[in-house]
Amino acid sequence: MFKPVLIEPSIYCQLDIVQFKSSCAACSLRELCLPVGLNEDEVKKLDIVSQKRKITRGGYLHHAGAKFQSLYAIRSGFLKTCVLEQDGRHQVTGFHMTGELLGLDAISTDVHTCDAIALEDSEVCEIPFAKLEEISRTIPSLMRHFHKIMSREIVRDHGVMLLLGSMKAEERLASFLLNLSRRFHLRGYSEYNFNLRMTREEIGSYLGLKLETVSRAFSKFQDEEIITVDNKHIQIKDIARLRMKLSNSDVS
Amino acid sequence: MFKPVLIEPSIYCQLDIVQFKSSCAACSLRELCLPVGLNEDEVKKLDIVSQKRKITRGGYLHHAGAKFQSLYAIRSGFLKTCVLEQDGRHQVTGFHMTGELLGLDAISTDVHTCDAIALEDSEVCEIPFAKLEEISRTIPSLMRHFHKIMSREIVRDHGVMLLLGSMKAEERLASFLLNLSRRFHLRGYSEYNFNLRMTREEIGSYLGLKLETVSRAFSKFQDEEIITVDNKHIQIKDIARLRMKLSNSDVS
DNA sequence: CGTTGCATTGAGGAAAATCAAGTTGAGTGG
DNA sequence: CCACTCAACTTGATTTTCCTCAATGCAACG
Repeated sequence: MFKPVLIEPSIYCQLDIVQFKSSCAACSLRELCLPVGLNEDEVKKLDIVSQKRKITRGGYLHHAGAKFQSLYAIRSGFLKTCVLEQDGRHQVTGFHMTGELLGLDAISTDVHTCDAIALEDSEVCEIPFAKLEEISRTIPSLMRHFHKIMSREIVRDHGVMLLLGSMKAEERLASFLLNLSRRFHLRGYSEYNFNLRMTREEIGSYLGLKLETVSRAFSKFQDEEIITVDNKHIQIKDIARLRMKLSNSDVS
Repeated sequence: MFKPVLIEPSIYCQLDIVQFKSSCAACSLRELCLPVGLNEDEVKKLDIVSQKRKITRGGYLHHAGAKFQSLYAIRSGFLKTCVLEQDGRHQVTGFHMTGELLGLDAISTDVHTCDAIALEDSEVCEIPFAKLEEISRTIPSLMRHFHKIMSREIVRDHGVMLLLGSMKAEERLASFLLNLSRRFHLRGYSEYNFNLRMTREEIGSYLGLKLETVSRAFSKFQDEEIITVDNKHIQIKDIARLRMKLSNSDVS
C-alpha cells in the first residue's frame, strides 16, 4: 500500500525493522525533512536530537497552552491542528501528513497556541527546539532549510486566508480536494483515489463552512460526475473540471 | 503628535537628525526590532547590515514575483501586503506599521509571494537576508528573536484564519478596530482616536467582506454609539461594547 | 438490536453579495 | 471662487449563498 517515491522499497523495508532506533541517516523522510547536501557527520549531529513518539487515533500530540519544548516531524499518520478562543470559538487550521513539521506557532511565546490531534495512528520525531537552534548554528544549510520551512508555513497560511476570504463554498472544497490530491501524490499514493481522514465537520471548520454545506458540495460534485464520494473514500474522476471549479464561477 | 512610549522624546529628536545615517544603536525601534540584551559590539554588527529606503504613498516596496534579497523593517509609515492569484483573485493579507518586519513569506522560495504597497509615505530598513542569517549564527539571541518573529507571523495568520472562517461581518470589523487600536496604542498614539490609512475596499478585502458590508457595519456601530466615523477618522467611544461584539452575537 | 456518531437531504430564514442610486470631499482648472 | 471630475463612501432594494433546523439514513459497536 505504501509506495515511497523518493527511495527504494528495500530501503524502506530496512527502515521498518529499525523503526525504534531513531536515525535521521536512515529515515525515509530525509529528503522531505532535511536539507539535501548534508554530509554524514552533519546528519549524525541530528541523530542525537530526535526521539520518536507514537500517538494513537484521537490522541493529542500537544495541547494549546502547553509549554513548548519541541517541534514534531511527522513520520507517518495524519493530524489536525486547531486554534481555540476563550469564547469557545475554534477552528481547524490545518491537516498535516508525513514529512511535515508541527509546532512552529509555539516558538513565538514558548507556549503551544493550538491543539494537535491525531486523526489516525501516527508517529512523530520529537525535535527539541533548543538543540535544533544550537545545531543549526554550526550547519548553515540546516538553518536555511529551517527558515524556508517556517516561511513556507506563512505562505500556506496566506493561501488559506485567500481561500477563506474570497472563495465560495464549492471553490473552497475543490481547492481542498486538489490540495489533498497533490500531497498524497507527492507521497507515493494515488492522486485520484484516497480516503479522507477527517469528518465533514472538520473539513467545514477548516474551510469556514458548515458540515451540511460541505456535504452538499460533495453531492453536487458527484452529480456533476467530477468525483465519486463513498463516505470517506474519494475518487477524482475529472480533475480538469475540478480545477475549473477554482477559476470560474459559471455553472451550467 | 508622535509620542513614543519606549524611549525619551529627546532621543527621538536626535534620531530625526541622524535619520539618514543608518544606525541600529540609535534607532527608536530597537526594542521592537532587536532582542533586548545585545551588547554594543553586537549591535554594531547589525549596523553594517541595514540600509534605509523611502517609499512614497502608493509606491511598491516589492512586487509579487520579485527576487528576494532582503527583509524590510518598517521605521515609519503604513503598508499593506496583498497576495494575487493567476485568476485575478487578490486579497490584502495584512496592514503593517512601525516596527514590523516584511518579506518573511519570500524566504521559502527566494521570490516574493505578495505585493507590499505603502498606504502613506513610509521608510524602511532594508536587511539583506543572507547577512542576517550569517550574523545570527554568531549571536544566538538574535537568531532566537528572529525565529520568534517568524513564529509570531504564523500565529497572527492563524488568528486571521479564525476571523475569516468563523466570524460574522460585525465581529470581523470589531476585531479589526480593536487590533488597530491596540497597535496604535503600543506605538504611543491614542487608542481611541486614529485615522484609517486604507479604503473601505481594502478593509473589506482583508476581512473577507465587500466594501458595502464594511460601510454598513461602520454605520451600525455609529448608530449604536460605539464609535464615531468621519470618513477615515475613527473615534472609539465605548471600547467595552466594541469588545463585546467579539464574544456574543446577541443584539438588542 | 438499540445506541451512537457521522452523513445526507430538504425547507426556511438570515447574512452578506450584488446592483443601483446618490452623496461627499479632495483635487483641478477655468 | 466656482464648476467639474473622480474616487471613495453611503444607503436602499433585491438576489444569492450559506446557515439553521429538522428528519432520515446508515454503518459500527457493544
